[in-house]
Amino acid sequence: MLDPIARLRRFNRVVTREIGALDTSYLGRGRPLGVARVLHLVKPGGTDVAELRLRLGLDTGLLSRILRGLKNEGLIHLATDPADRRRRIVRLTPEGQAEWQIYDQLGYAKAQAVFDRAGTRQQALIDAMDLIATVMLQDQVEIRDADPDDPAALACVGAYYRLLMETFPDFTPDMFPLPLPDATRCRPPLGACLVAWSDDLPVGCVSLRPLGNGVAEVKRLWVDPVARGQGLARRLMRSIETRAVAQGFTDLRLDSHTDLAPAIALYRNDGWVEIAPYTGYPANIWMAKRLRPRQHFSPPQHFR
Amino acid sequence: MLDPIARLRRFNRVVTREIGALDTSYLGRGRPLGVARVLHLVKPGGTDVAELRLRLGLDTGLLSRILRGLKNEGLIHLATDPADRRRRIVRLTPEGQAEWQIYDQLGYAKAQAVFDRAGTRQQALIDAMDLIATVMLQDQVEIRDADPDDPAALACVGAYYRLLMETFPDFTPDMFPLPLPDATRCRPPLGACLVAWSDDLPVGCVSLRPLGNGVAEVKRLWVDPVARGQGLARRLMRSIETRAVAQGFTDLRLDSHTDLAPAIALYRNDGWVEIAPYTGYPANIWMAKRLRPRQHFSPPQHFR
DNA sequence: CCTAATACCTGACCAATGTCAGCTAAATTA
DNA sequence: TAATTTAGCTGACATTGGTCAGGTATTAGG
Repeated sequence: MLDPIARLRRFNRVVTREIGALDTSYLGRGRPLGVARVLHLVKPGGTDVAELRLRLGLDTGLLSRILRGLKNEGLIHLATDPADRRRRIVRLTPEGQAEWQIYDQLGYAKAQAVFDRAGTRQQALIDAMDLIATVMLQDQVEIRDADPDDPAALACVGAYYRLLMETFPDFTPDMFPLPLPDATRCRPPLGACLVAWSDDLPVGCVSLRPLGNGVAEVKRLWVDPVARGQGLARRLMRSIETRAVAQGFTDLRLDSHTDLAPAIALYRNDGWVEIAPYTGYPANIWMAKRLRPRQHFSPPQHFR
Repeated sequence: MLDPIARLRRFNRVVTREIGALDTSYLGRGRPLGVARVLHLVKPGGTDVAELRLRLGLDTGLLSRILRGLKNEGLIHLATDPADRRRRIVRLTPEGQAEWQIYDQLGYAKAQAVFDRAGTRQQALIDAMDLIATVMLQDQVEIRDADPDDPAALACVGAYYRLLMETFPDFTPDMFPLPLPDATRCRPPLGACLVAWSDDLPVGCVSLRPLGNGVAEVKRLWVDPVARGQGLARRLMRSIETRAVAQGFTDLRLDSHTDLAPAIALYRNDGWVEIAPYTGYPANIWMAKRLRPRQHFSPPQHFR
């Protein structure tokens, strides 16, 4: 049992059993598992049928049948999507919401039991789970706009500040107020705030803040340790640059610290050049990048 | 998504999908998944039916049916266990072995693909998987006798030596020869070697070595980091003490180092007392425990 | 020796799941 | 406008996995 593959298989076996047990907690409500899972996947605002099918990997026929059953039970109702009237949106009725709550609590209790067993190693267990899930989802990380005051964005920024405080012992919590005092400037149309998502876990962020005169500043680039080594920082930088172009900026700035070597290397590699100081302590390196407006070229036909 | 429970659920969702994909790699050989899993769980030396049932959590009837099917396909044959003729042992026929190999390779390839995606974080991924599997199996850790030259025992001892070298920088690899020079003395009837198993991962060990005159020495107590915090070290110590009593020893000794504080605390707590040095460098603390022969008491009837 | 428990087999049954061809309605494209 | 594609529904069917009552052979306990 020294072989990694054998260990993955052990993980496999154990987790299949255990996760199965977590799932079967949904039983005992007189409904088969598949039905319960579908019901529990309907979001408060309603979910469209295609999304359910995608997330559960079900055949149209099967899902249709399940939905019909739930409808007959009076737990959901189906409405056509006004935007595309072929599509249908599933919504919970009040009775459906009550059932949903019950399933939610059942799952919660089971999950709690798993953590209880971990004893002192809860944090380690959570980290391990995040790592595995993130590795398995790594080609599905999505970068989306976020409000600077959104909990996910704040969680990222908070983690970033914690990282800074670990790296630079003379940084103190009061240097990092949350919520952000510059939230308004980091929100469109003035600036931007992007968050990278792995499923529903935020694993990275970056913000853009106007300095005036067509110049903007890139701030708070952060990638969760569980998501490192996948080029996510680069993706975030590219995204924020594209966004800056779209918002009409012509030049970018950033300040950083030479102790953060991998970040500096990334910037240089991406065309940033060192410039004279434009901020003070604690930064010790300042960089800039000239943006080129998007070129409207028409690719030859065979490029599609 | 800051909530641990939500993160467990994410893990859940992702792993179910991914592990499902790993499993379904067993399909495509014209056999349902359950059947393939059973076939692949049969060990080269043969596996008894009860073990299959236990590991897959199947009903007797279902497993029986599956085995009948495999037998009709000519992949296995069933023999009665000579030790207990109610039990039956499943063995692969040559054709069965060929099929087994194919499944093994399919699984191997899929597993390899998972690790490939992990890139530089393979070791972290393996550690995370071990941790999760071990937490989930924590009340199922079994302590069994092992031969000191068995690969599992050597793996544990090797990990123990690595731990020592990390803790004490002046220790060098040549101080720890493998295989063990004292293997014979650590093997019954002279001594003992115990290994703790979590499923098929060895997660701890301890050895017993005779010193003569009814005295034995406890050596190489080690618990894998993924299995710490569950009282496994104590279980190993208790097991080795029971074993020492059974083998007729009346006194135990051990040498250790005060830098290994938790271990020393454990020994003290378990009735070990400090004694005068009986070995030299690198030890700096020596302890002993007087064993009380097993008491043959008959519990009152209602104790069952 | 008799009784109880254990290990496994057998056949019957059922619910859940998956698959498929064919259908309607709406949207998209040419 | 007609043809094609997309989203979803329906009914029929097969397979799978799971359960159960009842059976045999063997072992364990008193």
